[in-house]
Amino acid sequence: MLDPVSRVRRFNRAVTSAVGALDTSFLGRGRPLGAARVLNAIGHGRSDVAEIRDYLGLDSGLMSRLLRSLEDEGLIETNAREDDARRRMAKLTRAGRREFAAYEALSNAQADGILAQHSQAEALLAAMDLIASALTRERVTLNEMDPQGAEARYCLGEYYAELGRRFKQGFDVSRSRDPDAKDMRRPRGTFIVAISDTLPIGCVGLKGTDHGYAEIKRLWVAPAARGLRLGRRLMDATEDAARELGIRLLRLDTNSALPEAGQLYRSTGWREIPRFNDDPYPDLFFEKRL
Amino acid sequence: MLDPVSRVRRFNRAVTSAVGALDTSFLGRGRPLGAARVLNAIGHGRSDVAEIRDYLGLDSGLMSRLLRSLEDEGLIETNAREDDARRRMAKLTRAGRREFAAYEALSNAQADGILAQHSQAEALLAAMDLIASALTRERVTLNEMDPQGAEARYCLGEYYAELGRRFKQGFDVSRSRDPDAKDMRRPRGTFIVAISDTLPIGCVGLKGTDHGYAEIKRLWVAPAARGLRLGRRLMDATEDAARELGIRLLRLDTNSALPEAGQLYRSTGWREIPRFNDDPYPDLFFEKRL
DNA sequence: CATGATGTCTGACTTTAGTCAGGTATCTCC
DNA sequence: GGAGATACCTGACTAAAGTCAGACATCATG
Repeated sequence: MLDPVSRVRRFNRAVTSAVGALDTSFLGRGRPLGAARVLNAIGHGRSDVAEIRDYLGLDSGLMSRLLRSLEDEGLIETNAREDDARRRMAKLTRAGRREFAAYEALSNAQADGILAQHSQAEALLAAMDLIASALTRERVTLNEMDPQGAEARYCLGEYYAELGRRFKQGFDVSRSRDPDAKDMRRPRGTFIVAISDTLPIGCVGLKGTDHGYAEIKRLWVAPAARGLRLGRRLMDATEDAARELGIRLLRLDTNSALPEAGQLYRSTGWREIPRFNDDPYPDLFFEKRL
Repeated sequence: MLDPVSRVRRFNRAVTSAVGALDTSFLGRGRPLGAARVLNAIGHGRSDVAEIRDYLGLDSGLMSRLLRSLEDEGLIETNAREDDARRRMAKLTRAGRREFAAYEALSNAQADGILAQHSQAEALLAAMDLIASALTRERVTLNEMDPQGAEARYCLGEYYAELGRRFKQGFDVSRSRDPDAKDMRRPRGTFIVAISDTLPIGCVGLKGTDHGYAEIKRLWVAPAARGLRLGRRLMDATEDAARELGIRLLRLDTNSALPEAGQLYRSTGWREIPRFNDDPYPDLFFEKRL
């Protein structure tokens, strides 16, 4: 009852029945699950028929029939794609949007129901984030994104909050050398966000300078995604981007209150060097030649 | 992407596909899922046909046919029950045990696969325990059990470990007034373990004394089960048991390093009283008249 | 513009899951 | 020992999901 595998299997049993309950509530709308799934895929923004078929793992004959049944119900309409008349696009009609909203309400109610039972919802959510990240690990994508976009701003907010918790003296961005967003856009640098199924779970910035090197800044991995070696993936991607931009020398600063970061740098070919800036927060400085 | 409901739904998507993958691997053994589920229920020790049917939510006709198909495969045999020849018992044949072991191996491999990907398996397991407890909350059973049985000993071990972490000076059972197991068995007292689908997640002892009162001891709730108001359920059950045993006065001691416990007692009718023993660990003492 | 590849659709089929109405043997209780 | 309840089984049925082959229009390419 206590070995790791039994604990995972207990977890499996628990979530299987919770997931089954959602399916049952979907059936309550009087439509087979297959059709409901297609409708929801379209509602969530997928419109290319082949893509939906692929996403849901359906045979093309079955897919075609499900689309027809949704069309007969007046919930969707399909059109040939303009650039390739063999392919079809599906979109919701007004009635379809209403029906999709009803499914969304069921999903939201189920999610709410789980949270409402629990007096420590934040702990429950953190556990769910952790598991979702672990299970979709291979589907985490690293994307170059605007350092001032919504995803980047979210990551940076979490990053600063965590520094505030971990530094004895707290952390105030305005006292740190806040890199100009321009320095983290191509061609001077870049900003990479790790996304797991819509949720940003990590980031890193590559900041161009005029001193013959570029700096790695703002490396952050969400607590829920720790243990997945995402930090290393982010660093690898940044180094690749730097090489691509013709950068030959990288530097970074960090703090000994973040031991896991220091360990990562040391184990991936970074060399400790003397202080190279006057930022008040860092006390460790590294360099790596590409 | 960041509101609680979206996070729950991201979690749902992640586990749905993981669960689906396990079903698919089960299908790889060339048997429909319905039959596989019945075989596994029997392998896990369920033998009464009506009980299995109930557990899996199957129609009696369907159940009968699934049993027949497993029998035709030579994996199970069924017999009338000795005390009631209408009812049937199913058990695995030698070939059935082999086949069951193969399914177990698939389940274990899936569980292992999830754990192996993660460099911080203990954090992942804790998150799974938390979620499994939250989802099966209404199925947590409170059972009077032997205070020296495996489940009780597990709970007490976790309890002592936690006190060790939370008391500044640590915790050494031998220095505390360790209640005699006899005092926590009927008719002098009792010991209650909360079980969630095989996993013990909380306990409490009622210890009889010869001083005109009984004591509540060893109230513990697993970290994974906090937020479910299990502490209160355990206390209610203990008070019920005490009343049943004719006990009119309850006392307990606790420590201000466990604020959530003190809060629970205060909010459920306990009154703070002066020290009534010389145990070195507690610094708070309560009493409740039933 | 002919050829082969691609994307979708249709018809014919199978498997799985599930429902429902009896039927039979057995049990409980008067 | 008979009446009614209970547990399981069987036959007949339906719905849903999925498979497969071939048809058809459209596209890319030489």
